[in-house]
Amino acid sequence: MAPTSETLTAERILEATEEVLRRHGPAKATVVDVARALGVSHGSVYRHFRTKAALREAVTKRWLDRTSGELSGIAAGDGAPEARLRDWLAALFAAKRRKAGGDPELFATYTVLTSENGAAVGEHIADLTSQLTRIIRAGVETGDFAAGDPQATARAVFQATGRFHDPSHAREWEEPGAEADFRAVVDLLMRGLRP
Amino acid sequence: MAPTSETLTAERILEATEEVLRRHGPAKATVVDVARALGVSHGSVYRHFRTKAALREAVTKRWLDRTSGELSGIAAGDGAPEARLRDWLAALFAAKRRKAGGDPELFATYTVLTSENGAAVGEHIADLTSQLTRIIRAGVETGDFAAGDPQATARAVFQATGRFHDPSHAREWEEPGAEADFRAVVDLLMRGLRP
DNA sequence: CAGCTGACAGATTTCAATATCTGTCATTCG
DNA sequence: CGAATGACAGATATTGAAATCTGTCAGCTG
Repeated sequence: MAPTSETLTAERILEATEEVLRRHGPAKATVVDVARALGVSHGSVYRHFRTKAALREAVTKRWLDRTSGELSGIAAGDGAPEARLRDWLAALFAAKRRKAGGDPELFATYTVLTSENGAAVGEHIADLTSQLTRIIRAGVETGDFAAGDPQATARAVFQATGRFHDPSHAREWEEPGAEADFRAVVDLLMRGLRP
Repeated sequence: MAPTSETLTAERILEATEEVLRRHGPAKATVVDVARALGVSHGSVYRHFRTKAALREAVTKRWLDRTSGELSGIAAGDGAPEARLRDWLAALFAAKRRKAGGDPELFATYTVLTSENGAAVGEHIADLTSQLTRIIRAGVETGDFAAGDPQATARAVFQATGRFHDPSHAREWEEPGAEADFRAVVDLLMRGLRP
């Protein structure tokens, strides 16, 4: 909050924007607020981001990237593909659920941001799907999975588990049977992947 | 629209309400509009429905019941369970897609109504899931499917295909690869169901 | 007298005036 | 001279007063 007198960088603006979004929510967070938090005029912010939309998009990308970063470790692991796939899906569900349940207001804020920003979300989904493809391809190589087209299969697995990672279903993640439902879907998919 | 002088029945009120919703949309459709369409005072409407919310719920139920009625024929059929399941899922996807694509405004109206009305939607989903259970149970009996708990499996199949029937994904139903995505998910699930 | 009406209170929505915000750019500052 | 400022025009959001709506009910009507 202290108007540090370091040089103004895109990075610092993004941090301030996240803070402003956290405090004011997506509807009331303004560029003027961000500039005020940094102790500069709002004109300076426009030197680093052409529009408010671009600023919000950059914040959204950062947030999505943090999530996919958490999972890439599992995808790159070297355990049995079947276990790796289960772990990856469970980690994805757990991460989303933690974010949604832990700070519902912030999660709602980012839900608004992602819905503003189809492109960034598309890239994020492409990233996650490619992590999944990597796991499935590994399984095909070891003979644990049968999949004619690993990429299409990864897409199908991602879509079939959508209820457990798509933010539009966040309400349902805290319902009693959620965990059991998740396991049932994953079990069915794992059976479908076996040769 | 003609203020028919038949006796005022719940049925006629529901029809008029659907018409008013179709014309004005969910935000601007008022009980006064419905009464005007029927040529009665709004007080008369309240004789048949305790509140505006109850009236909207009844309209929602009717709409949902029409959809599940379309599918019950397939679920009750006597063909091979595997084909029946594919047909049922395809019919569900086709029906939803037809409704969403054919009259987007009306679909948006009903999307608002369903989101207002968790209970009615819950019953509708329970109905659809029980149709699915029936098909899966038949498959278990003929040996076409392996499912320890047909009801839980039906739930899993329904949830895994959510992207292709849940209204919150309606936007995606008209995208290029939608049909292929649907087939990929269904294929994977069918493989998972085999003994 | 069963069903309908319309006036009413309180809640909600609309609308237009006012304030704030976004994005630009000529000017200032270091 | 490059980075930052702040005044400005047009767009968007806020506000509060006026209009409309919801739900009730005493009384009217056939």
